[in-house]
Amino acid sequence: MSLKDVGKDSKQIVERSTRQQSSILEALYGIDEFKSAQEIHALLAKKKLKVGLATVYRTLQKMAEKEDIDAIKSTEGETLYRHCGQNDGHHHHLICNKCGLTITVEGPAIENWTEKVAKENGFSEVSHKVDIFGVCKGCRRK
Amino acid sequence: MSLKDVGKDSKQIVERSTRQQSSILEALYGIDEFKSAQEIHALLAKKKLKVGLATVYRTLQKMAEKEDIDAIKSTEGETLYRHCGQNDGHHHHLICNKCGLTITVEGPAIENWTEKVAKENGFSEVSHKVDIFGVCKGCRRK
DNA sequence: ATACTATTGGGAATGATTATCAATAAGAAA
DNA sequence: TTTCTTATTGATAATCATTCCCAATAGTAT
Ligand SMILES: [Mn+2]
Ligand SMILES: [Mn+2]
Ligand SMILES: [Zn+2]
Ligand SMILES: [Zn+2]
Repeated sequence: MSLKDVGKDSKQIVERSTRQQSSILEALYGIDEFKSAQEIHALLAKKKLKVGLATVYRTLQKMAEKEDIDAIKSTEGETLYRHCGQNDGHHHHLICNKCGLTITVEGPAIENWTEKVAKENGFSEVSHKVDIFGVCKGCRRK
Repeated sequence: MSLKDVGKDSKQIVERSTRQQSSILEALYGIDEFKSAQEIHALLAKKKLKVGLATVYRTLQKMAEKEDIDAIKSTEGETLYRHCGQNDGHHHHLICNKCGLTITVEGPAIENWTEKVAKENGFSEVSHKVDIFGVCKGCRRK
């Protein structure tokens, strides 16, 4: 096959793995709280891992799209990311306003409720967002 | 009482009512979808009501704090406001992704669930955020 | 009317996120 | 290994919503 004939056939590479991506993913392990792209960027810098800020942003949102990691918006509007490993499927969060400690929670109760409410009102293709904020036991005793 | 003696006693005025504030509040009536500060500012401009953008921002967040109006964050991170009149107390939303139509919903089911989950995990001072997104009946038949 | 000061508004400043685009480096093919 | 294609990176500029600044304006008590 000559070079000219390559065309579409050579488009077999879909994605490439890079040290930047591994660094970012690794950083997410070992943390049990949501972090912003900026915070993760700083975290990597502290570990002497040079990764461009733009790359951190791009990589995190790509991972979130693939649902490899979880993303939420802080009350200030920032996007925060976290690896919620243990619980791979659909779940919600219980987040400490003081220290950021996050616990994943789930239960048929809200799932059923949201489904029922949506149906009653003629909505389809529904999704929902349920997050609980508060102060964890550890932070309370301070 | 002389001027010098006025001191703290003269601090009786707590808030003042202005045409800007009324304009903004009025604009919120007659709309049944969440709007951003910018959108409301444009809306007022269209009605020939001159109100500074900064004032729109300030007023809306002040109203939201007082819970005179409701505020949520769009998926893009913008703060959106709406007057959810009929239902004055705590409630949640069922929002159409296509047209923005919003229906307020409530129920002890989630209230109890979130309360229970928080307590089980030792959290206090809890609040929660529950919103359901989907496609309304009207938008589906298009 | 006068005094006091809450409120306004135009524009600068902020800060997170996105867009650019040339340089770099996976990975397939030779 | 060397070459080649192009996905990915990263420094920097550009966006854009929101906040800050502060002099000018305008409610309200007296
Ligand atoms: Mn759920
Ligand atoms: Mn509730
Ligand atoms: Zn805590
Ligand atoms: Zn609709």
